[in-house]
Amino acid sequence: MEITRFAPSPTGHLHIGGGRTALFSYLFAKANKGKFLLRFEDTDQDRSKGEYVDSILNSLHWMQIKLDSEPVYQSKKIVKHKELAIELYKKGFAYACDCSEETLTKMREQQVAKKLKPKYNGLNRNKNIEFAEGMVLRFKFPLEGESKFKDLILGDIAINNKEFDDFIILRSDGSPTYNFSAAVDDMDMKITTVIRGDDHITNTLKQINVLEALGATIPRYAHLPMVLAESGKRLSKRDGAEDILDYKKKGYLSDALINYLVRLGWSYGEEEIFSLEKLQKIFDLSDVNSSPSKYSQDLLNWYNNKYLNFLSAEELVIKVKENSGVDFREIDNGNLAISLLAKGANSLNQIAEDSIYFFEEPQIKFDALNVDANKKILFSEFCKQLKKIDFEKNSIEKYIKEFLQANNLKFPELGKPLRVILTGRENAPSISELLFILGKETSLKRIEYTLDD
RNA sequence: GUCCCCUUCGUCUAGCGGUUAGGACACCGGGUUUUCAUCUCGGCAACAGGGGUUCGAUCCCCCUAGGGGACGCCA
Repeated sequence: MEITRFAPSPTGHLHIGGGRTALFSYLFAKANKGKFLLRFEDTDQDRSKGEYVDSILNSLHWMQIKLDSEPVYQSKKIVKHKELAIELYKKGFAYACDCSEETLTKMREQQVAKKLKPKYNGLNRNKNIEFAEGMVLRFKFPLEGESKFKDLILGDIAINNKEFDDFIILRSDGSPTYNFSAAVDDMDMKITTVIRGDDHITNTLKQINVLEALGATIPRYAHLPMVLAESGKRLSKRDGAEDILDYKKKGYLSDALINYLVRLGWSYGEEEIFSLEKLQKIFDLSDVNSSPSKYSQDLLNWYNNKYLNFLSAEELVIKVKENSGVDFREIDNGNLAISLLAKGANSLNQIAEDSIYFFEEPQIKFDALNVDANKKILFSEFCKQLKKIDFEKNSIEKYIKEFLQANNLKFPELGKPLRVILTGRENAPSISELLFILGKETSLKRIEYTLDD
């Protein structure tokens, strides 16, 4: 059975890139009827925070990503990992090193000056220093040959072992380092496929060597190409990509975000719309693109608009209320109003923002209309006749049409000012729809307010 | 600097040796009872460059260029 995992470090909120990684990992597990696990890599005592653990959990929950067992906290396994590191040392896969920070810094500076890749030069590798508290343990990385693996997305990847150094697996304070702990935990959790960003490729090679020293089976690996900001640079808030929960706050639907995110790198023929349910059946790593992609706010908005319109009026009412407090149940024809607004909206928030004129009188005076004063009589006439008609959609449309003809007017001459009178703004849904939803009484009230001196 | 990954319309992508290189977003234009709305129809627009391999390269190989990433007692 496939077992995947998402392994964030709780040093910040779940970012859109991390969300995508989690999603891909989750979908791969589900499509293979496997399990998806979560592991917090919280061994950095200074930077890891409980609030971020909660925030990440909330983000995953909102994204409808369910865990198949309780999250694993790496910090709780520090002692065990330390023991294992010492075991590797005893078996000769690691050695003790007492180089000071100054020594290491100087070493690096010299290497950089010589335009070499900065790395530990193996000074203590063959000194057989006996390990004592306060020393670090370094992994004896193979000196010759190359390390390689077959990536599920990128294909064969091989790097000469000379490119690696004897990285530290146990710090001088006795705590294990990332590359060691991650490898051990993947082994312990029986992870079959590791899915993560391609910035981990070199880590993968290190971890594979650790796993081999440990005598563990090597999982398969899939490295996802990065998501870049719209600018093409590394993703950052500045470029519009934010934390997952910010999208929730701004009124994005998780289904829309999921659909958008999954299409960042993954595709399925020419289909664009996928339900989570379907993704859980058809997702496959072989359909993941090997090149990096850029975040696109436009595309996300398009998806959100789509999903907004997949919802029923009742569902929209509930979601808008939850999200911004605006309650369409308070107004007449609330369901019609919210559906109308959803047609052109990119978010729940936008629906709420655009809805003001359904809740409050725009109170537009004729002078503010920027229309010839002599047109006023025309509006009076329009208003007078409007009173008499049956307030049904068809009859409203018919009446407007006839009124325009009778007075030899073009639609904008009546429509533009009328839209402002009715809504207080120039961009709003169609006039007849508005009149109908607002109702005869309210519509007339607004027009009369405008005409009244 | 060294090493690794990547390169099809502006963007997300389809393509897996022979296609008028397809779709979607964005954009532009037309239509709709003439909104910077909706809906609808249509249009613009790409194989980074150079070498090979091959009867034939978007597709396979190499080089160059460009972009991204990794080089911590962070994860």
